[in-house]
Amino acid sequence: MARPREFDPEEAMDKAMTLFWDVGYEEASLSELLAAMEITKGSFYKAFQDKQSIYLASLDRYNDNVISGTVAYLSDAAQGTGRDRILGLFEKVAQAVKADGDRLGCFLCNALIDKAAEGGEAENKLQAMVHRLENAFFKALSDDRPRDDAGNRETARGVLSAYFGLRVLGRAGLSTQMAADCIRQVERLLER
Amino acid sequence: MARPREFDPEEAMDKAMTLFWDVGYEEASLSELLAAMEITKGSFYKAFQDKQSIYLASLDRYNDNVISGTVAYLSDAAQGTGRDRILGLFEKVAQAVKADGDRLGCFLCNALIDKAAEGGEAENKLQAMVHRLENAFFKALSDDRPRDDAGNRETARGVLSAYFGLRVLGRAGLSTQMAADCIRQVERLLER
DNA sequence: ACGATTAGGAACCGATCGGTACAAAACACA
DNA sequence: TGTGTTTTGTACCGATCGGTTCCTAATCGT
Repeated sequence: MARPREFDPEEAMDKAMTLFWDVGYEEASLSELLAAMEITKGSFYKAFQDKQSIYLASLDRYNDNVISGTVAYLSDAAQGTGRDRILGLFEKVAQAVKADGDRLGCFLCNALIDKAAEGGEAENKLQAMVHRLENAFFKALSDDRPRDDAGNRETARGVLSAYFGLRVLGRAGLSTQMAADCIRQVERLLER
Repeated sequence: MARPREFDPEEAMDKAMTLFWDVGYEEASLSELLAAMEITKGSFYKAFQDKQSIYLASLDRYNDNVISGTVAYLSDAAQGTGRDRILGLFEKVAQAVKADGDRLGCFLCNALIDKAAEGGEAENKLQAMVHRLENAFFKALSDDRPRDDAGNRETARGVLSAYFGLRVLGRAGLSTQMAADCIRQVERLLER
């Protein structure tokens, strides 16, 4: 061993992820990245390969931390019925939109729109995350109504698109009332 | 008068709009813009002020052409009931996603995610477009059920978020089946 | 105490960014 | 056929882009 690094790579990655999350790939310049991560170029290129690969790593990190958390919440029976959990998630999203002045939204949703993803490795990662979310909704629905696979799959997809829709509207700065209305409509999807 | 211009400003604007639509503000470099518009720098800066203002003009153009078309379709009684028109719109979106290899999606939706919009004039334009869409859904619903303003407003917002959700999933490259499932869920929102 | 080894930081790289200046080219009008 | 006016293309601008080089600073094992 020799000189130890002066920064926490995990922390730095988190800062990088948040910046990509906030402004997307292109808009996050290397200098902004360095400022956010509080390291200099030397350390950056030593610890991470380049901008592209730290972006991919950020996607993985989001998958491992945020998406996994959401999936866990959706399948946590302690949170109530499947319906309760799904509505709870939407409630949390609405809260986040209301509280979060910066309107981060959902990294997955943002990255899907961000053209930087297209074609390469990123696209596969994103599609995998979309499927994880869809399946999490599906399983939550199946907990309540175990025998209706076809119906639950359909509903899961409807809920998924409502989820992304709410995220988009969040970036538009939707009102509390509008968020509440959107959630009421999700409730109707869960009815029957 | 003197030397006439050799390009059609309307056509050039259309090309610019399509590029912004496709890749967003930052990712559309000036040289890509010039290539797409098939003009050179001199003409560009003479005819349009700068990159920022042609972007704003692109948003206006999208509003005037595409959004207006959508709004007109949603309020065209010749297309059937309000329900028919809304489902028809979703059907068209699904078709576009299936056909369109480039997966343009919806400029409004993309721009909402694109951080370039934030804070300035663009944000107002985007919010105005969101409201136009919401109101168009609302009116279509009101044609079928004239007395339920509160319910229609709520449903309109749910449909709006489903619309954006479908657009996001479109960028993710959703399957025909998935699009069909999403639309079936919109049908359920329109029920009752 | 002393190499070996690694991190940190600054100088530097060519390329490209958005934007300007200006001269040559192409028209209208006289 | 000038002459004035506008468009067009090109050369150029400083700034910044992502990335590399390389020297110095710091800490290890011995």
